[in-house]
Amino acid sequence: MSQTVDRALSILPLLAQGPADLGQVADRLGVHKSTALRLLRTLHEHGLVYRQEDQRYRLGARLFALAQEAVENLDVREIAHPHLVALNERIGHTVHLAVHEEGEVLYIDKVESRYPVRMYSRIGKPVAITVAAVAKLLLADLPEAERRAVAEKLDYPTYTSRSTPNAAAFLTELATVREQGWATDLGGHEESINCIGAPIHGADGRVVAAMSVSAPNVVVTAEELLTLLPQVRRTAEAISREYSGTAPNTPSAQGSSDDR
Amino acid sequence: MSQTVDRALSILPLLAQGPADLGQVADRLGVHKSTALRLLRTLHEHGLVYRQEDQRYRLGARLFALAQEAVENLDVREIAHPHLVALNERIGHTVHLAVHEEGEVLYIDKVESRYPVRMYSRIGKPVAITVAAVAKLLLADLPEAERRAVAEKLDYPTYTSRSTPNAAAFLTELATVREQGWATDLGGHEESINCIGAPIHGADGRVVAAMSVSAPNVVVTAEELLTLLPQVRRTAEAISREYSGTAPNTPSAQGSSDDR
DNA sequence: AATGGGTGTTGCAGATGTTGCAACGCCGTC
DNA sequence: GACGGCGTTGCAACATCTGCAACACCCATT
Repeated sequence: MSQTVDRALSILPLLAQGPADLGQVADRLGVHKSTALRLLRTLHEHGLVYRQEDQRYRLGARLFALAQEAVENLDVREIAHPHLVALNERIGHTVHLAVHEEGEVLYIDKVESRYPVRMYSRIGKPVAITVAAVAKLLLADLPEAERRAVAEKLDYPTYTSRSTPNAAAFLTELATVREQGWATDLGGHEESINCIGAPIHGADGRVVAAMSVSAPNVVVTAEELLTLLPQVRRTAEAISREYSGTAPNTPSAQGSSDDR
Repeated sequence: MSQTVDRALSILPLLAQGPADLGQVADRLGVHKSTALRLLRTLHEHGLVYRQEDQRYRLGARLFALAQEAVENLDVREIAHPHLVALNERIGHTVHLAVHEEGEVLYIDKVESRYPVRMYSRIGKPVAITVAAVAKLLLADLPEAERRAVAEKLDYPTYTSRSTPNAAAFLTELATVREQGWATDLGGHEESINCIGAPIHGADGRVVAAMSVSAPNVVVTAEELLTLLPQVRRTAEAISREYSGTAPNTPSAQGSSDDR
């Protein structure tokens, strides 16, 4: 809508791929060098872009700070985190939390081997939307029309032989997930990794986030992983209750949570 | 420099403080509502801003994705290399760069007496994790629980009489390193070789790499080597600044590195 | 030393894009 | 049912942005 801003913002994803010099930026933006220079300068003044010693441009520190604040302001994450940690301590495997935003599904928290991480590993990264358990959960909650529209627009990469092959299969899978209230990814993204996931509901019943537990084949088989499903679902429900305010909101005594 | 972009970018820190509606944004920007609307729309299209259910605006999830992608594409070695060369040219001794990965500490760069070396000597090889200065620096940054777990699992080979003897001694050493912000290896790996090292920090404060300077006893004594510590630390700090994108606010002529 | 190609930078006139206004549609409240 | 608040749209006036061309600078080359 605003050409200047549009151009300026287009520089960011471009620089995310790696440092670039003025000429490269101008070229890939399709504008004159002087124009690119002014845009970069403005971005620089706001700290979103950093100029390294070889004069090339990179994303700057303020962007990281903003990203940090943005994630911290997501209150689902804040509420869910202790539950995720508790679950992780019991079952040991990696636990993820994800949300759906603007056509993407992003991991916003991760607990791995009793090692809570910020801005690390996959947090912030879009997930493989056609196969991930959390993605299925989040998309399954969309109104049917939108669900179909989204499914049609997606690509269906064949990560493994068990990846979702096409829109029809995906919609069928979503219907299943919607009905049963949980989801799996059994080797659909990486051959040797299985996931099980459950949805987190808001006060109005809509799915606001999804969580999953992942483990490699060599540690537990898919069947064994599925035996953990009740625990995962109970955790998701506990988070839902607290998030939607239906919970005994005892702000202290968090030990009373029933996500055992 | 560019008014439109400047205004648009000013919205981001504003929203970082919490969600705001159109009127608030317009007011705090000092522009007309319609102007603010257009800017917000542009930010929205780029995913930097998200519109929540009550129509208020928040920071968007793409911010993470960007920050995430940027850190992944950041190459410490590339950034550090010129600094290491500069330091080497001043002090002459061998300079190493190392990272922590999958339970190992690996040298990823080395500069030896005006001999910029890649794929040579120990680059890529695991270091003696219980004694090397860089290993101490990298392990000292781990959360306490993991630090202890790692220390318990290691072997403590007696390379020399001054090698770290056991887990308890190692943890004590790590605590010291953590506190003082630098590390040494005085004859712990090879009787006649001393090292001093300093950590390189990322934008989130965590230690992403470590560098060290090594010299044989016959060239400089341990005491003499320690006099170089300030230079080493300054170099590490300069690399940290550049790596984390902490821009000198002076838009122009910030001279250059202060790792002198 | 001098030349040349490669950068990034500046000033400027033209015109494109942006601005603020005023009016409209919408929704909840009084 | 009218009011007030809020977001949205179309438009004309204007300020801002654009691309050009020339310049400054650094480095490698001759």
